[in-house]
Amino acid sequence: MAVQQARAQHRHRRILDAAQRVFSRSAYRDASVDQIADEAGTSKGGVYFHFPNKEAIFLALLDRTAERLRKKIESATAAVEDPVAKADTALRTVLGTFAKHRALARLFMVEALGAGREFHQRTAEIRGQFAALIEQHLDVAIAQGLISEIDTTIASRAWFGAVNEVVTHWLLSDRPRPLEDSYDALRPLLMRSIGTAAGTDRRP
Amino acid sequence: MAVQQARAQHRHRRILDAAQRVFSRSAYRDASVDQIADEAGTSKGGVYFHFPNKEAIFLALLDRTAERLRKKIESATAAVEDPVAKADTALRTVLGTFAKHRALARLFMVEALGAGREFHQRTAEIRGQFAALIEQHLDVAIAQGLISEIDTTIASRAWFGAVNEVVTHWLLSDRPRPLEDSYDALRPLLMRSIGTAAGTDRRP
Amino acid sequence: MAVQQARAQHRHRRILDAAQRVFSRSAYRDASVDQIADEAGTSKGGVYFHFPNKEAIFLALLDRTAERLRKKIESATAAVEDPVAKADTALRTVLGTFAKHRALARLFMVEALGAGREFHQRTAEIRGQFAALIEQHLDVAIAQGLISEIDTTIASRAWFGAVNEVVTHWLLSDRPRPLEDSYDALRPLLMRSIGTAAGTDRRP
Amino acid sequence: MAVQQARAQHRHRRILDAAQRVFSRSAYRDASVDQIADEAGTSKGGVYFHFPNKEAIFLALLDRTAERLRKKIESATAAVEDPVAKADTALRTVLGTFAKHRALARLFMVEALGAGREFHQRTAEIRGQFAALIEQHLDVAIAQGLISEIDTTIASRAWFGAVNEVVTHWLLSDRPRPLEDSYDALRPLLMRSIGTAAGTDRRP
DNA sequence: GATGAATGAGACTTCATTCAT
DNA sequence: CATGAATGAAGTCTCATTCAT
Repeated sequence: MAVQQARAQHRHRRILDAAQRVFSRSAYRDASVDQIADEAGTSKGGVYFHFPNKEAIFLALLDRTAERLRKKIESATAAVEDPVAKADTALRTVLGTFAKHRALARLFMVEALGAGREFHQRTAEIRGQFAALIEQHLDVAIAQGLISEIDTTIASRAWFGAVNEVVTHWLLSDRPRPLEDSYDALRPLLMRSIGTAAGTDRRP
Repeated sequence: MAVQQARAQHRHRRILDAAQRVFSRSAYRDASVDQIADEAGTSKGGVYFHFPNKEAIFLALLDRTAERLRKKIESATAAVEDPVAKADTALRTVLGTFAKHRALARLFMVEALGAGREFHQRTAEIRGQFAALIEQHLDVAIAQGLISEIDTTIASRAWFGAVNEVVTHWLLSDRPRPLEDSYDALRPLLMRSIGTAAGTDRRP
Repeated sequence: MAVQQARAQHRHRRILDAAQRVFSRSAYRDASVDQIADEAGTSKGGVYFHFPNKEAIFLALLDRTAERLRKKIESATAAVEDPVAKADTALRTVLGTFAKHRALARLFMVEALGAGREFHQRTAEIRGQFAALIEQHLDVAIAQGLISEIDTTIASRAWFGAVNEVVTHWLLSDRPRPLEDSYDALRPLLMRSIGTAAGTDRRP
Repeated sequence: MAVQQARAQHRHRRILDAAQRVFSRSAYRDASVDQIADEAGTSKGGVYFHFPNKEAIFLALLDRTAERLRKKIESATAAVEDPVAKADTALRTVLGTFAKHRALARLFMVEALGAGREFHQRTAEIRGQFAALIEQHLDVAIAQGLISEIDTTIASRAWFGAVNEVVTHWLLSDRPRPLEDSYDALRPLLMRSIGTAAGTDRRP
């Protein structure tokens, strides 16, 4: 019985893995359930046993990806003390992950949009979660008097957007330079924007 | 003859107007040529007389929209002297336009993505053009010693991304607050990020 | 599993049978996949599950028909000794088959043409195979000194063409007389053309 | 007034000329009225002023082509005395014309088929006319005791078919050898088939 | 649990034909 | 006479989803 459950979970994951590869290659509407089934080494019927429809696959994949990224960020920021450095680390983690997994970045930043109203809600939620991750650190920073009193909701959103745009540009350009280089130029801008002394190096 | 040409041009525009409405409602792949034809008050064949295919409609619409926005920005910034204020005005114009035409914003910021690799090239180009619009002002500002020496390519991209994210959030949220309010909070951040004295009010 | 496969094969054949009827009725471009699906008692999607596109259906049908005819000819000529009589038998078989299945003849002789360059290659091949079937017998006949030394490639092609034209006329005329009658008049001409004594009856 | 009539006739011919080029390139169903209009340097409406529909264009073209070929044959055979040589000359003329105008041959032998029942009637008629042209000479030859008593209807049809097949093969092969060479090999066969002494040279 | 054949709605696109100018 | 914009029916093909085995 337990064996069967484990097997089912395994299948579930295999399908999600396949979906990640397929959705990274083609946009939501261009990806077909057949492709996912093939890539997962199962049949169309098999996919439909584990997921009620195509949308559910995409949403589950989005959640799983967000969850993993969140965990990565949390473990990366755990060891850091300074709240501004924490926020910095969070952004750097996002960027570093995308730099390593370009397909994943495409899925997360580009594909999730433009696929019908239903997805937007979820996409907005996830983006909000990441912004919140940054926001909480900025709030602490203000409380500790490290930075000036700013609208941290807007600030974190702006930060996320700035990083987002840099990543997107990197995604859409044909022969991109290393993503990390861009962050080195971006970082002082972000720091200054919240009123940190420009020269202060707050890297962990 | 001239009458016919004029009528054709009129029809051409009507189709583009219709396409704008339809693409604002549904993503590229979800929008059908039938819908566009209906909305334009013509037949499917009529649409195909004016455009070779669906993609061409979308691209033409994208170009027209970008062109209009660019003109608006240029005329808005023409009267402004200070380069930093020029950049500020440019962003404010983008934001203001989107605030008034929510559907247009959706088209421009969200729909253009996630519709197949072919679109990305053009989308990237257009985004680049807008970033360049800001970049040139920042370059002047540096030359005039108004702001610190920064990587203006990255800075303009970051600014655009920050605004972008704020707009997108506004687009995806169900009951959004006025977009302009957000900009008031965002503006000091942007200013500070490029090394302008925080207190300096550079509004035109 | 085996049951499903058998059913699939059955459906495959049913579609081909339906296609034969439809293509016999209308030319390639005038025949629609919808008609084939209806005639096969299935859906459009069902047809496309078994064949990648319309062209493949036609080509498969052409191949099947040619294959069947070839087998018939081979089994008919197997029992015949004299090579000239063999060639004669081959032609008579073609003619007899067409006489019984008028629609099939139409498909084979008329429809295959005029449907785009892609088909010509295959059509030419098949025609060539049938001419070759005759040619080999004529070659043997020459080797045995039964007929004069002629260009057997041209001769077999000419024979095939002569029969072809007689069949086509029969196909295109509204109230045709029995096709076999025509062959009785045609046969001596063909015999004489290769230098066989006119009076010699070489019927098997 | 007369000028207008002449101009109309001129247009009519230009359209037919254009149609000949277009139908030589593509099969009937693949050729569009737009292409014909473009090629004729006029508009779609212009074409429809001169012809009621697409089918009429094709039929008119077929008739004109047949008429021209018939005239060529008649003037070629006029100078020849011997009836067998006349028949030979007729076939040679057909073959020579096709050899020079490959596109025309395609139109006449291949395209005319496979384009719906309506065309078959006319095609059959035209083929019959050409066979009749040969038949009449063979009839005279029999009356003069030059050849054996054969079914000249079948014989002429067989001859036409034999030539037809040789031409068709030449049309469908990618790198064909000169068509006339084939006729040199074909001619003795045809001669012998009607009982002419093989050695007798009846060339005009 | 899994398979894959089958469905059927719907997508894009083409084009013969009409008709106001 | 000629133009070319417009129509609308029809065609090929795709694919999410279902279901008998």
